[in-house]
Amino acid sequence: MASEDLRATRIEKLDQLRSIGMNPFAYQWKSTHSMAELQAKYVDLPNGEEIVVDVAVAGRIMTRRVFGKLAFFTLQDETGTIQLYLDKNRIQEFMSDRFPEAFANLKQLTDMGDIIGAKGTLKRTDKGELSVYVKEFEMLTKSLLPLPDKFHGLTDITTRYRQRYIDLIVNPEVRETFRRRALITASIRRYLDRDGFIEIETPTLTSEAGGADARPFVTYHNTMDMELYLRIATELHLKRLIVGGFEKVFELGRIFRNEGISTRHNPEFTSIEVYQAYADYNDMMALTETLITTAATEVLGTTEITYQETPISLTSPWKRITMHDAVKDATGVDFATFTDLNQAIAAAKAAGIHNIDDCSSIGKLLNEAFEQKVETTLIQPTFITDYPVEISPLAKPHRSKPGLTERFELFIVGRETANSFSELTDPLDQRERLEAQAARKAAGDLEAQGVDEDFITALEYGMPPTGGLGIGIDRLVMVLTDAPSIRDVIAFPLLKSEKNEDQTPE
RNA sequence: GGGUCGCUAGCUCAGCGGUAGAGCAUUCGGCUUUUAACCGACUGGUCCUGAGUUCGAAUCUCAGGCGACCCA
Repeated sequence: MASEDLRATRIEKLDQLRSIGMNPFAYQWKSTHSMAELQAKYVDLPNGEEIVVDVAVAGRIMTRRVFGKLAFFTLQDETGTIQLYLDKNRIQEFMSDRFPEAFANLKQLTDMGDIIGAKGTLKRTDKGELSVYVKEFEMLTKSLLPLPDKFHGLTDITTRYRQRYIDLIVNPEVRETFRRRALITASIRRYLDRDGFIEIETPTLTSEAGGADARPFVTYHNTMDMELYLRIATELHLKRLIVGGFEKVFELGRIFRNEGISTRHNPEFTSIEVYQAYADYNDMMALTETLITTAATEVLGTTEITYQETPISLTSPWKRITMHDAVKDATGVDFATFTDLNQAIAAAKAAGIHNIDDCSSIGKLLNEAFEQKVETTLIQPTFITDYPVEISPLAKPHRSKPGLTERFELFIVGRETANSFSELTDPLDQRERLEAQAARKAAGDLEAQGVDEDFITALEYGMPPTGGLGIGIDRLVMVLTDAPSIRDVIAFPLLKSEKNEDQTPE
C-alpha cells in the first residue's frame, strides 16, 4: 500500500477513536514506573507468576502480536521496553462500562508507532517475559505514519540523518549515544564547577572572527547595517574575562567554521575552552587528563576503552613528546638542527614529505612533516608539545626553546582532540603576530585572522599569566561512544537540502 | 576539488536489455502464551531526475541531484 494510503487509513482511525469517545491526542498521563525500573525491580519474578500491584506505564507500540482474544504489544519508553499482556476478558471487565468494545477497539484502532498508556498488574509469562497484565489502556497519541521494518529497522543513512527522530525511535543504540554525550558534558561541567571554574557565555555574533585560523560564516544585521561573523572560537572573549579579573572561566558551546564536511568535520561543532589565571600549559596538560579520564570513568566506568576495534588506554599519565622529537622519530629528520630553510626543504623532500613548496619557514615545514608523517599514527592519547611560533599566534614563546611556543595538542586515534597554550600575554608581541596574520588575510588567505583591536587593548591593561585549553567535544564523544563519524554524535548534522521542487520537469 | 560506491513499494532488499518482484508493514478473514507469532486472501511502484542508444531501458551511455566512504 502506498504511503498516502497508509496515512489515510490511520486518519480514518482517528475519526473512529473520536467516535467512541477516545481522544487520539490526549493531554496527560501519569506513569508509576519506567520500563527499566519495572524490569529491574521485578527481575526475580518467576515465570507464570503475577504480582497484584497496580502499575501504569506509557510508551510507543513497537511490535504487536494479536490473537483472537489475546494480544501482546511491546511498549517502548526512553529507558527500555516492557510487554503488555492484553487479555480480552480482563480488558472487558475493567473497560466495558466506558468502552463496550474495548478489546476490539484495541485490535482495530491501534498500530505500531502509536503512543499509549496502560494500567494493570505485573505478570511474568510462561515464556519468561515480564509483562503488564493490562486492565485498562488509553490512546495517548495516534501515529499517522508507518515505522520502519520491525526486524530490519532503519539503515538508510540519509533518512537516519535527515529524520533523526525515526532513527531514535527504532535504534536504541542511537539514543544511548546522545544520552552518553549529555553525561560527558555534564561530567566536564561538574568537575570544573567543583574546581571553582565558572561558565560565562560569550558572543556568537562578532564583528571580528578571531581566536583560530578558520573561514567564518558571514551574516548581516539589518538595523545596525553591519556585517557580522559567527564565532570560530571563544578564545578572545574568554581572555578578556581573565583581564577583567575572573581567574577560572570556561565556556562549552557551539562554534562555526565555514569549511568542508567529513567524518571528522561538521560546520557547527562544540568546543569547550577553559582559562585559568596563573597557570601554564603544564597545568593544562594535567587538567586535560583529569577532565577526560573523569568523564570516561563517570560515563563508561573505565578508562580502558575500545574504539572501532582498537583498544585505547585513556589511563593517565599520557605520553608526552615534543613535535621535534615526534617528527624525528617518524622521519629520521631532526628539524631542530637546521638554520637554513633550503637545507630543511631538501631534507624534508628526501624524507618523502610533499606539498612543501609554499612553506615559508622551518617551523611550517616541521608542522607539515608532523601532519603528514606523525598525526595519524598517534592512536593512544599523546600530548604533542612545543609548536613553532609561526603556527601559534596566540601562544607564549617557550621559556627556554627559541622559535617555539608553550603549546600542546592532544591526539587520540590520530585526531586532534585538544589544543592548549601558555597564553601570550605580551600585547606588543601579540599585535605583531596578529598583524602578520592580517597581512596574510589581506593577501587573500581566507583562514587568517584579522587584528581584534579591542582584544589587544585588553591585553595592554594587563592579563595575568594564564593557561588556556580547548577540547573538541564532538571528537571526544566519538571516542567515548565508539562512533565512526562525527555525524553519529551530532543529533542533527548539516546536510544539503533535497531541493525536490528544482527537479520537477517544466 | 578528485576517485569509488549507492539511490527500485512505508521499511529491508532482489532483479542488471524483453509483462517490476520477495519478506515485513498495511487491508480483510481465522486464532487466548506470543516475542521477526502463525495460517489464508488481497493491496501497494515517478525503479532519484533529465537526455540519449535501442524494436524495446529499472537494467547500457551522458549530464544533473542527493548521500556514503577514501584521497587532497
